[in-house]
Amino acid sequence: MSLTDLKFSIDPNIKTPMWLQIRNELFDCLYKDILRPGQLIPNEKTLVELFNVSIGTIRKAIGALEKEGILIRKQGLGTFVCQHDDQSFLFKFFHIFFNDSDVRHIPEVELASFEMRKANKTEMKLLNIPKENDKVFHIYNKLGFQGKVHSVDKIVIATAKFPLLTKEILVNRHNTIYNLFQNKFNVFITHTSERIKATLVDKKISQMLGIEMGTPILKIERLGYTFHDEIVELRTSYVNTTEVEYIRDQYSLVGE
Amino acid sequence: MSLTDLKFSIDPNIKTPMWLQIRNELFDCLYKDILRPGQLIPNEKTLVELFNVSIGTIRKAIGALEKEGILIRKQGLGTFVCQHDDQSFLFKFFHIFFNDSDVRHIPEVELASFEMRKANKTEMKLLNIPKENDKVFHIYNKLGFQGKVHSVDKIVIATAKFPLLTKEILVNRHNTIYNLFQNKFNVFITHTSERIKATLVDKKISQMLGIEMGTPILKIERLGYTFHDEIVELRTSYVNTTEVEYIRDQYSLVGE
DNA sequence: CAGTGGTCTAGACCACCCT
DNA sequence: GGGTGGTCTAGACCACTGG
Repeated sequence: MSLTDLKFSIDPNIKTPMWLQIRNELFDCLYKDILRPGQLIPNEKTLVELFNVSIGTIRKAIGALEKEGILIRKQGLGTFVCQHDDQSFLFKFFHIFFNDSDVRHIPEVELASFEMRKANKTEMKLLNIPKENDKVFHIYNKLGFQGKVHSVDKIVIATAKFPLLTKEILVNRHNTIYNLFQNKFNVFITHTSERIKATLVDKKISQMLGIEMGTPILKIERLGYTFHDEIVELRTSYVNTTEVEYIRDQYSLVGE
Repeated sequence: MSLTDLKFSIDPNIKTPMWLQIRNELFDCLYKDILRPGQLIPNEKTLVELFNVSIGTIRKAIGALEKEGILIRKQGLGTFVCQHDDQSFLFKFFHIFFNDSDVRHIPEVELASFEMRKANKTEMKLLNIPKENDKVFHIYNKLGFQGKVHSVDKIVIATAKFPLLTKEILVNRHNTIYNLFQNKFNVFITHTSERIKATLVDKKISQMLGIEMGTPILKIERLGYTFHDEIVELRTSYVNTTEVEYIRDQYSLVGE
């Protein structure tokens, strides 16, 4: 099914501006899997005919989706659907830096454990897990650099959303886990929400981090969202901030 | 000095697009204090004559500044320079929420101490302090809600940038401290950068927070920037995350 | 080279806000 | 009603990309 096979009718008489209607139609195509990450969308002239509006209106719609990080325009090439392969996405959701350094590092990731479980109450609720299939994957990753582990991530995802995920698939990926979600399971993480607390490390995590019990660490609880604000990942990160820090730059942008 | 008194010449032949040249000219006016926070800028038609371009080009320039959070358009009213009074700015740089709650609260702020000191080496360097005037203000604030203190902020600013600041001015403000910076000292905080660690609270801060020594807390080191990436504020926040959390939402926006 | 998006124009009409 | 920004049009020309 291709975009150009569809029929769209944009109504100039309703309150919603035509460019927003077009933006929403395109957005829906992404959700309905007619457009996929990385894909080239039809050029502006084609879209003009498809939606029967002027090119300026098309450009405004595409501009909005570009601002949202959903499309990316490349002059001379075309307009593409964004994907987690892109360089800019690599560090979008990774906020750990070395102390007093502006150098980002790609963390070494080691799978510590992988198992299937019955979802608990919180997991059922947050991940909106169906009763017929109430299993979840629990994944523990160790993150570090030059052999030194600085973080442990606990990831919980529904088997319903990630069918046939295996330990091997996880270990053999050659990119971020969000790239795997996107390419193998067609789950695109659009945004995340994190809550950070300071705690004393417990026995289990201290062993994984290789530090003494009772050391202060960051506990970061992340919700990973996909389209329509659906939560698809629960992640808890435990960070030993002896040698790394959690970083955030905040602009007085309307955005964020 | 008003914007309309100036003469601008936009060059259509150079590589930089005209809309970007106009954006930069307007941005410079802000920096040069010809435009001030809250001020109404000339309407689009006037700008068309001032810059001698078509209205679409003006709109593109203003649109860019709006995206950056520098201007705000209000239909039927005009286009204004953003300021820290605006509702959206209130929580832009305040990231503390109650546990498991989406409700933001306006913190109760109590000045704990205010003094002038000689700047140390780090402060000299980061705040780019001149040798002739190497004094800084050290401000300690206690932040809380319903009488319970959850954070202590240590703020360091150069006396050169904030001349004649007194304890009274600080205490009697009726808005955020960034609003005070903007209105009394013409220093507009454009963005901040934060580095977060987990530590055990020391004696001094534990007393201010009213908790036992050795409790794990967040230590957040913030740099406050103004135009041209000039650092004007050093802030260290100590947060007791027993009842509150540090929150961050991250969209796969290009921006942040 | 042909095809793409990027810039720019010179209008028209609409929706909103204040007086 | 008079002024503001918001939407939309129908073009023209430029700059970049790949083959």
